[in-house]
Amino acid sequence: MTISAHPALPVEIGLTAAIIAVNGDEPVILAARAGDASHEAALPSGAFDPLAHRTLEIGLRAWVKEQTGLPLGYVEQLYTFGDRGRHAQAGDREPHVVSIGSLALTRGGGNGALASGAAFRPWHAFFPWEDWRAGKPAMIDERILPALRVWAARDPHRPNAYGLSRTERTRMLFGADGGKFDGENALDRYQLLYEAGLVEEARRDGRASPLIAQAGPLGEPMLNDHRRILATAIGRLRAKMKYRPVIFELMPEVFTLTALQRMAEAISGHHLHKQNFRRLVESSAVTEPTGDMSRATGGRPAALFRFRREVLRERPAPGLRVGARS
Amino acid sequence: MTISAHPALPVEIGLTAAIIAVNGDEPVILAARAGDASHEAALPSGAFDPLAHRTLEIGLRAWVKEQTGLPLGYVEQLYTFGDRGRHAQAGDREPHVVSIGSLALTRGGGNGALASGAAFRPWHAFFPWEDWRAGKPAMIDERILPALRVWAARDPHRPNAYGLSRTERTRMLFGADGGKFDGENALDRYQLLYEAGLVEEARRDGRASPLIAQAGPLGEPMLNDHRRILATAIGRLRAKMKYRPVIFELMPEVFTLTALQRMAEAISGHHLHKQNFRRLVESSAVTEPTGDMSRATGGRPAALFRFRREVLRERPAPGLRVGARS
DNA sequence: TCAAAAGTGTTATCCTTACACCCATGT
DNA sequence: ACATGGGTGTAAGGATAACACTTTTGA
Repeated sequence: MTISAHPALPVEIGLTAAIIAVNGDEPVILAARAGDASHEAALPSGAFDPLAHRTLEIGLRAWVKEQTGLPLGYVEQLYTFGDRGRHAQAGDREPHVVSIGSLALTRGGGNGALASGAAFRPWHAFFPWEDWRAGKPAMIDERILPALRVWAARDPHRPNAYGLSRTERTRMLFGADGGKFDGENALDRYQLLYEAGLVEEARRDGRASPLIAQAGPLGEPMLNDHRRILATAIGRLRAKMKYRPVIFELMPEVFTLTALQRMAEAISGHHLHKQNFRRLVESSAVTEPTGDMSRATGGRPAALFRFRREVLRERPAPGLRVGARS
Repeated sequence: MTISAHPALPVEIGLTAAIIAVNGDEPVILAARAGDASHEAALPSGAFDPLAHRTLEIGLRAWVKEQTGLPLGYVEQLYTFGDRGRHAQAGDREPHVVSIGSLALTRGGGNGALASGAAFRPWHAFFPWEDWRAGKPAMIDERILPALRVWAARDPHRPNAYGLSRTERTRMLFGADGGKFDGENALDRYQLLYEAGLVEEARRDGRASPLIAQAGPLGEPMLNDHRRILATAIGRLRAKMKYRPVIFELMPEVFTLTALQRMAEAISGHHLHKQNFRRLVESSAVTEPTGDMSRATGGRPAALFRFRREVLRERPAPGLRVGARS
């Protein structure tokens, strides 16, 4: 027989979506404002109704369309969180919410007709340390690393679940002391800052460190665990771009190679080498020339390209394998 | 304010675990028997209680430990399914269940003291077409591809969500007509067979094809959507092995390189080239010699190795990047 | 003619894959 | 001696990363 431990226990299912677009060269995220006094930024979220919608993805699409009018292109489930950033307690009056985080991509990055106070905002407002396009952000060396070093020194050898100490995690995630900064680890970086008590959400959950005052605000906070979901979305998108042509879900139908490079840089968070990027695009055969030129770029006219859908049939994992600093 | 579409709607949260181990050279999965008349194989599953456990992972670990006595090592959340393989309908008497699938690894692959009828069973009993260690399984050419071709021919150009036709999906997933068979796509293969109505679960859900009679049984079915969860686990483990040292969660403390290769073959599902595998292990520095030799292997004694934990600090993505046929 | 952006050519290095042979033990 | 599995060396080809210069337009 099926092993089954506990009796049925009803819980509410929240669908929370990180809806990503690009506005010019800035990656943006659809955010609303919390209804409470904090007015914190919040990702759009709604409840899942299994009677109305057969699958979670169908439920999410219907819900976003209805509320914002936005047609979602690519949708991917990210992670299901059992806690919303605080401990559940016996006697809680609020219903328990399990939140299912999703990543969605859409082309409408301008703030056109959007519902009820929601707006697209640059994702780097929430994660300033993730933007290395103009070199390493000064706040890492000036504010984050000093605070993390003090935090690590308080218990330098305590291992986490993977056997890594605080010092080692600081080194590997933020690139201190010869470590590398890998964009795909956006979630781990945020979780490290949360654990160290350096982000506003930690203070709200009663886990603030005295260091938070010295480090100052590290990005704008969000409601509940929404910044954690956004960090998951950023990391996943950065990884996915390398083996799926998801980037074209954000591009217009036709585009120049420089525009494509700017988009890859916006997502990956670092600057890319022009020639190598072009060779990569060429060799991966994900685009084809339309034959037209654009002279709207302000220099020599640029050839226009479009996504070559046939790659989906030709190659098992088509994507732009942008390197750390190609 | 936060966009919020529907009123609270309580749903039951089911945690379903694909608990993987290895018995000799066989990858195995912990399976129980369904309590109903079908006696289908079932993955262990239980309900999540947010009052007792702060996170989903903590809940899962506690629950498995309590029921089976198994200590779980590596645990990873896979996917949350809103449907259990059938449509929810207004008036259903059963509570709606959202099932959260997880992958767990443990070393106890023998059938020691296990609870209530649960047993470790070879995963290839459920996915015989995934085992290419001795070459392409005959059933692919003899039974699967003929049936899929008939199914594809009935509507050869209908695109799925990614714009791929039935013919193209058959080619890309099962390696027909010059396509490649990529082990990581285990879930897509199962879903294709389900969609084509060729697996027992499709019949049960009222989606059987007449072709199911000719193709014959394609692997043993499981309760609800459990085979889908297992397929997800297999694909994820195969992918993860390449950039995380998860394989050592299944190995004993010390092992020979041949034993490690057998394990990599068991997971990836195909045969590996001996010299290249050894060079890969050497260059990735994930192991270190213990200095001892084993003469239990029945030929020349083999050097013994252990996992080198330090790689976790040294390299951002340590794993065994086994190729398609290295 | 000059600023601005597009576009190209070449080389060194590393990684992947493929190939075939020798070695140490137990029976 | 031979069967069994352990263990190695080398070379071709392709992918990656680093380098700096030429071309075409608008102002």
